[in-house]
Amino acid sequence: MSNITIKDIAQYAGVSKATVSRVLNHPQAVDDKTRAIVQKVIKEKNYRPSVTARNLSKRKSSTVGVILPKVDNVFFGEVLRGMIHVADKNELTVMCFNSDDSKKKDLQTLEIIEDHRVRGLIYVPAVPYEKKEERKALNKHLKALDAPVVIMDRDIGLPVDGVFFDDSKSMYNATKYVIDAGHTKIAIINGTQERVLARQRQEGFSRALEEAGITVPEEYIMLDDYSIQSAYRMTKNMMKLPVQPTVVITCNNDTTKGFLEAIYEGGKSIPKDYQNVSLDKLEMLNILGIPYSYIERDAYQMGKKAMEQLINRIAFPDKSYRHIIIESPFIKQSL
DNA sequence: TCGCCTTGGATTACGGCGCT
DNA sequence: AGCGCCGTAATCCAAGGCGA
Repeated sequence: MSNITIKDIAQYAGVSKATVSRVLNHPQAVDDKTRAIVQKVIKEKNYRPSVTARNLSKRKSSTVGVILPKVDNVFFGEVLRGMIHVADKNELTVMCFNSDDSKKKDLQTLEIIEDHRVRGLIYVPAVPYEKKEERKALNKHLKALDAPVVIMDRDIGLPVDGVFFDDSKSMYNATKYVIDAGHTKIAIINGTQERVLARQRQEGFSRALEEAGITVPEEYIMLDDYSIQSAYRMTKNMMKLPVQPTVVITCNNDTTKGFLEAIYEGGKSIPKDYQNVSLDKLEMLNILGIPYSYIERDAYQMGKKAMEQLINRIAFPDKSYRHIIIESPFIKQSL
């Protein structure tokens, strides 16, 4: 089943390849009659130009690379959907990779992407990229792409475009809501502090407490790797404390799940025994009608914005880089 | 083993033709 | 001479074939 090429169409229509190409790309430059014939043949033969050949000829690729840390996380699923929506409209193809949040895989993936000569890259860095040499190596890889890069979700301080949520602010707001509702025994499950996002979230949390003159016991601050398992384990420990918190703030989908698993296993529930404030909506809780409050991050929007920013950068490579900050509202269901 | 075609499919600069 | 229309040929890059 050999593919139909522009040459075939030219032959059938009795014109040259150039004319077929013009019908496709500059129709006004072709006589009405000729154009009609060519278009008819194109339709009959169901011809579509080869993207590879077009890329070769135009010296530019039409694929953009995307590296996500965890594609099985619904948050990044939504992000990807937003990206593809915008890419489709701009005749770009998304080539998506999963890094499993590993720096090693990150760098390997960047090489593969380089081999593919992509037009641009949207990149969610694995965490954490704190060491200077690591960031240097990373930057070298990004430069080697010779294509614009948009960093997403995690600001690791590189001078490139980026799209982020205002995690510090939204966590501050959420904590303030909790305090205003009269709570003082507030616990948090967050990531370890070498992670940029975890730091920002912790900062917002602490600031709100400080402003209200509230101090919480050290044991209420539970920091680990954002996984279900660690959240589960830390919650189990928390439940042994003599004085229990009234609110637990969980800083991502998985920590919310781990937290819920632990308390339900212990015969406790929300919102009866603990209130829960979650960063990100957990669809299942809404479906089950279990009241919790959450910071609603619009992941779809983030994906869209990142792709738009990349396309913009492709069009205007020389403008100075820009960071887009997306605000995320607090949805109050209990407290 | 080394350089030198050729191949794949599309785009486009350039120039030729016929006509006013 | 200038314009509209169209064809020729060069070009993009990587990989494979070929002769030296």
